[in-house]
Amino acid sequence: MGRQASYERDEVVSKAQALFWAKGYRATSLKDLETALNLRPGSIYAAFGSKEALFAEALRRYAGQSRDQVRQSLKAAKSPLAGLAAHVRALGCVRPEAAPSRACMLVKTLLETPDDDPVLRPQTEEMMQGMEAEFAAAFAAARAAGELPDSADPERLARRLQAEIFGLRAYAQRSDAQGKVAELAEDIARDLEALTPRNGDAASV
Amino acid sequence: MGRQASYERDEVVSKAQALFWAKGYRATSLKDLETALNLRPGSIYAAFGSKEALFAEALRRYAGQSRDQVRQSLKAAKSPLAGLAAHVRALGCVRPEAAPSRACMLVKTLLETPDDDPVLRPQTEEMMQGMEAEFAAAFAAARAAGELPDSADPERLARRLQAEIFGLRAYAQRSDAQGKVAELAEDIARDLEALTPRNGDAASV
DNA sequence: TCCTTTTTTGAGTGAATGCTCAATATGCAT
DNA sequence: ATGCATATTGAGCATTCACTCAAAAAAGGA
Repeated sequence: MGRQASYERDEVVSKAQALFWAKGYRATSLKDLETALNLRPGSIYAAFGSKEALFAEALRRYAGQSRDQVRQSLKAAKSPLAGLAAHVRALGCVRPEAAPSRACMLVKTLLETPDDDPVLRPQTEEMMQGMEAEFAAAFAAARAAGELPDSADPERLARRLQAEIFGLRAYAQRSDAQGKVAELAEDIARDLEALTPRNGDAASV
Repeated sequence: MGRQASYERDEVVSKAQALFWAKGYRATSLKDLETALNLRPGSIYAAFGSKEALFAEALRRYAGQSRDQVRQSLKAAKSPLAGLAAHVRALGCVRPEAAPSRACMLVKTLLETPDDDPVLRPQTEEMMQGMEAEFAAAFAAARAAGELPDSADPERLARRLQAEIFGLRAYAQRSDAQGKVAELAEDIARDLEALTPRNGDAASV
């Protein structure tokens, strides 16, 4: 009964995600959204309630996709550490025109959100914790598999990796970073792989 | 001749810097500035021309201070690498209430600026390049002093360090990062120090 | 076909935005 | 003191902001 919506909700959220990711929350106006989503303000508010709620849903979508990408890298790789390294290398190869932004949407949101924001800030930090937990689980698996020494601290390594990825992707936002991002990612990936202790004594390059 | 301004320009820019650093460019309104600077809009526009120009001047001030801090760390340390490590450790110890924001103002600006912004974007990237060059010079000095192998690439190391600092400080913006930031900085600093080749063969911890 | 239910429309809301400018106030040189 | 040059004031400008709501449109069930 009743009229059915003329759009697919997920498609709308996807478009909103792209816009918000590219421009940021504040810089994206409702006019921008109306155009990109091809919806009139009334429809947007009927479906999502507020600009903030639509952003929250878009951000949730983004975080889900990011987490899925990490899991996929891990699944496709021969070992947990190799999977994490592959993930980092993949981030270094994103072509600028392929994504709405080279920077991480979570970081962009974290940095543009007031410390006392009651909605967006907790949500953003929770999603970051989720990603960090994903990394920590991978490091723990690596340790269990003998890829890391028993003394390794998965949570500390996860924190470090997340910070490195934050940095890599913030750096990638520079328009003068074109060729250098892949090198940067390679450096990070190599350091990850170097966490595995050698059989013999150290024999560097 | 003529009336003299009732304020000190540098003091005004300093206050503007604190506000912009904390809230970001877009989120800082002219009302906010009028209050913080204790100036009426006419005075602000007479002195700076536009909100954007005032922000640009505040950002320049910020970048100058950042560069000075690095130089001071380098000068106070026994060696270039030790100086860089000390700088990183200092960043990890910034108390949240001591600064307007835990994140880097340059990164915040980079991430909130449209790719095609004709004013703020080039200025931000140029200042980032300046910092990177500062790091590169330190790494080059380290290599010359035998702290780094001859094969080390100062510019690549500088890029990596800058990305790590970007990441460290973005991570530090999380309100749930309280105690962990110092650990993170310590990890980064140790990796810096580990770039120096040992005399004997490798004998890890 | 008509009725009910839901969606869509888009002009319009009050508030906030960055900014202007004529009027006024103030300091310096004479 | 007087005149000039500059600084300060603050009401108010046009525009944009996120958002609302009554009316119209469209789908399914009877």
